[in-house]
Amino acid sequence: MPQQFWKPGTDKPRILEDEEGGVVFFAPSLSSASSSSSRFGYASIGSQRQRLPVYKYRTAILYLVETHATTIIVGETGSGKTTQIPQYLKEAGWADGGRVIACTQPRRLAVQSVASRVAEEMDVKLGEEVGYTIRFEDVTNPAATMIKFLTDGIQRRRPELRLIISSATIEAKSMSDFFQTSKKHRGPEDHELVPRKVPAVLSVEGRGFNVQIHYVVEPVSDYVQATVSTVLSIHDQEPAGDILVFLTGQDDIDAAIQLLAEEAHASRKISSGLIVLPLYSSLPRAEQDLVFSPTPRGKRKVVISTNIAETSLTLEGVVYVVDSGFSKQQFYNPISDIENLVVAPISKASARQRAGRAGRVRPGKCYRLYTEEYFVNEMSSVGIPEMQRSKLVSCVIQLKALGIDNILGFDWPASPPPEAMIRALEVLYSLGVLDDDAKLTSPVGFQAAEIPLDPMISKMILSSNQLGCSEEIITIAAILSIQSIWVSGKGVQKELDEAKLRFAAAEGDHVTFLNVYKGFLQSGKSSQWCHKNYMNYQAMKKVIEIREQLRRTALRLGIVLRSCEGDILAVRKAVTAGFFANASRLEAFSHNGMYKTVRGSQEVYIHPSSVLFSVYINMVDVQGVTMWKCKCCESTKGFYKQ
DNA sequence: GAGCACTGC
Repeated sequence: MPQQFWKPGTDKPRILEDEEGGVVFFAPSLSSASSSSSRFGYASIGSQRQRLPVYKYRTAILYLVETHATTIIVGETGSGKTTQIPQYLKEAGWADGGRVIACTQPRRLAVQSVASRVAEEMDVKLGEEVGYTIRFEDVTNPAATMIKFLTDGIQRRRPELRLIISSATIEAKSMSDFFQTSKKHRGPEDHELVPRKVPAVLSVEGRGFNVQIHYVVEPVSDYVQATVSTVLSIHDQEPAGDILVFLTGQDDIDAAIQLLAEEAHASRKISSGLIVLPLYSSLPRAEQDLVFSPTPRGKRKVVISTNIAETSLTLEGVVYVVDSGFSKQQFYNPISDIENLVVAPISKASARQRAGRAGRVRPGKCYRLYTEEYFVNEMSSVGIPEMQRSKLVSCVIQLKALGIDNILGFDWPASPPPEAMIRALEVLYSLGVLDDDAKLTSPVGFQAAEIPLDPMISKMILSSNQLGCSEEIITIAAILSIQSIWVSGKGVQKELDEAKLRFAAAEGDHVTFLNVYKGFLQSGKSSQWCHKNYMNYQAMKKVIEIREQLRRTALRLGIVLRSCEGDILAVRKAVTAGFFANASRLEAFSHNGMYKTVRGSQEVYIHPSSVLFSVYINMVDVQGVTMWKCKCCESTKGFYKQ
């Protein structure tokens, strides 16, 4: 057992029973707040740590963790829950005897920055007592690390394990119900040494300032137009402070910026002093960084952003938030096996998170472009869980690798649609990853589970071994794992298309990627070369990094790293071994390039980002060699460039 | 003529 920090009968925190949910709440025990700081030698940072809202709950948190298998902590941004709770646990002895306090974070960047922060607060070297592990980096020392931050990992089921879930937006009640009724927690009840199965729930206030919410009186028909009007009226009537606008995607954002420029120009009085900046993930790094530059005196910054500013990055200086009420969300249709991005209404949890972004520096205002009636009566309290709108192949393979065989009977916090589950099992079976009994096959299934990629890509890599083209396939896999190797196409569409043509191979995008990678290496991994060819240099560096990681994984799995030296047929065979389920046939007499999938006769089209989109559509025979002929000129393109 | 945001041994 860990070192006792609380002795029954001495300084017991006050317990409040929540009437509705029956979950246990603890009021802050203020008397204990001042007692423990001197025991730990972080004097310089100590007082700073004590000012965090979570500090008041230190004793309560430690008590809950000791007496409950699961503790759920709801705390807003800035409460200090992420940086402080692991330290409280360490101080209370939870990392003694070789144990490790593991703290998972949903983002790689968050893992790195939180780990550095905690190491700094504890005055230790990062990678020793405090470390972190993410996909491409392991900054820990197994002999010394007591607090370890990591991206979504896996923890074993053990009676002495304590699970702490902390979130700003979590729906504590449903999460609590899950852990209470979960089959995983069946076992002896109420033994003295056994922690309570009922999860404890604790709310910690944030450090944010009050945000005044404004709703529109009538529903708006055009949220881009409404956004622009709202921004201009804030600028006209409200005191200094930056504005953060939430729209759905690049199209919306570009349209809003243009409209804003036009309307601001029309009324010159208010046009001065506005710095309007877009923000979305595919924006080049240099342009993204502009949003972090301090606003010059007398100016007002307007950042028009996607959801990226809701959770992934934080802008200081924002006092006004304009919330369109929409975001783009991915949906998966298991019947057609197609993933779609659709503009959908956000949840109340999202709306609150967005509003909170206005209260980081001082009291702020949030302008919601929907009615209060809509917020109260129609907006759903939480969004549809990701599990219910995703492909499940990766998830199923991970569960199988954990030894959970009865996937259909698994108790999910949110059950995915049965069709999606069946589809995933079907695909994994066809890939040879699962056998007739839906168990992982040996070696393919176990090997595929070791590769952190979509199983279709994993299978492609595994197949490349016998085909003698693992070096090429690993390059392709690395490029498929990043969003895009090209620069964002808006405004330079023609130039980008021309650049793509310099590398285009008639075999399609995979082989084109090999041409690109070869060119990048030949340029000496030059950033100028990337710039000249409309390629994203940051993305190419990432490709090199992922490629190295995949090579190490492949070696561990016994794959021989070998180049096929231009035998592109081998590469195509490997790609097919992974992606045959997507095979499609061009419809006879199709005038618009419609294909139908072999498996389900699902209508599909070549994506506009593909090198095979529209440009090279006509196959011609030139002296026995099949060439692709350009639709708009007489040029032809050969196959893979030797 | 299209690209919300993320992750994984």
